[in-house]
Amino acid sequence: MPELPEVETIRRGLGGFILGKKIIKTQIFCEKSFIGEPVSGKVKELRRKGKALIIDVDNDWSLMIHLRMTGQLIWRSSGKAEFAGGHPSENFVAELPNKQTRVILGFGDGQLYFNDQRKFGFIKTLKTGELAEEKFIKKLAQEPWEMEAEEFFAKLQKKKNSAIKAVILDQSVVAGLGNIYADEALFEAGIHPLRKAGSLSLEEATRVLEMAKIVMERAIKVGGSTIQNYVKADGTRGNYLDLFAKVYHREGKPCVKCGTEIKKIKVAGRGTHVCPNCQKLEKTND
DNA sequence: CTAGGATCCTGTCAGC
DNA sequence: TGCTGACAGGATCCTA
Repeated sequence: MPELPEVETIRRGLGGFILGKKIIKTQIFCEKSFIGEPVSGKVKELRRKGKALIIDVDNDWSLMIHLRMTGQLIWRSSGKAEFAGGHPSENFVAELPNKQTRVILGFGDGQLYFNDQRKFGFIKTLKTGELAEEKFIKKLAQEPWEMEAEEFFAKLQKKKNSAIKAVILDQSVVAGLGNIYADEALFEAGIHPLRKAGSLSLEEATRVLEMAKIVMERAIKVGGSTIQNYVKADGTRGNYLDLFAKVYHREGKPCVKCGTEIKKIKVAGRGTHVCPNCQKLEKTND
């Protein structure tokens, strides 16, 4: 689940709790969730590269965390969860640790829980200097904010026969988009997800890139699927998607722009939401 | 090289 | 109730 906005929200939120504090203990409950040797040291910086969160420790080691589909990070202190982000589920408020807890990083005054239902996510330790060569980081493209429209357009030509949605999900084309924001960006840009990447004009490609920025900025502003939901007194998670999603998970509901029923289709093996009127596959005469 | 599908894993939900 | 298959906010590997 967690896409760029969720990871950014975690980066900003978690910093207040762990910056300057020392990791003193690592408990691993699932071998495949932790790659490399445990590290100890003081947290120097929290960074983000695409959907990867990076924790730099003061002895030149770093922890790279990728939440993939179902990862969550929860900071707990004095027996109470104070911050949670990542995959939104009822586990935000469950007992800790629970059966989905894969790793616990112990600090002097609290613990950072890495929960992950499907075990696709991981924490990986490596020397800070080797991060740039790490496989995932190395192939990562720039984020929409850093990329010129011409460069994006050129990349679309290289994958001209693929569906535009599949292409913008490719982290080596543009970093940060996942299934939700890809659908939202294409809707805002008025581009059908099945359009061949090579069929987009420069103007259309520019619009997609621009909307990717706007959609993710909007999500960061409402805090992704994180603490706001978690701290609600009744313990429910709320539906943060309602705050900004216009097509995602809205199949059968009216389009917010034209009232046409939102359809759900399959593109590149992923559930995809589209307004058949605002996002036309075939060109029509205006 | 590209494009598409299978795959990693656990859990939930719809339909019988 | 119990079973089955489909599906899930990601990315990589394998095949053609």
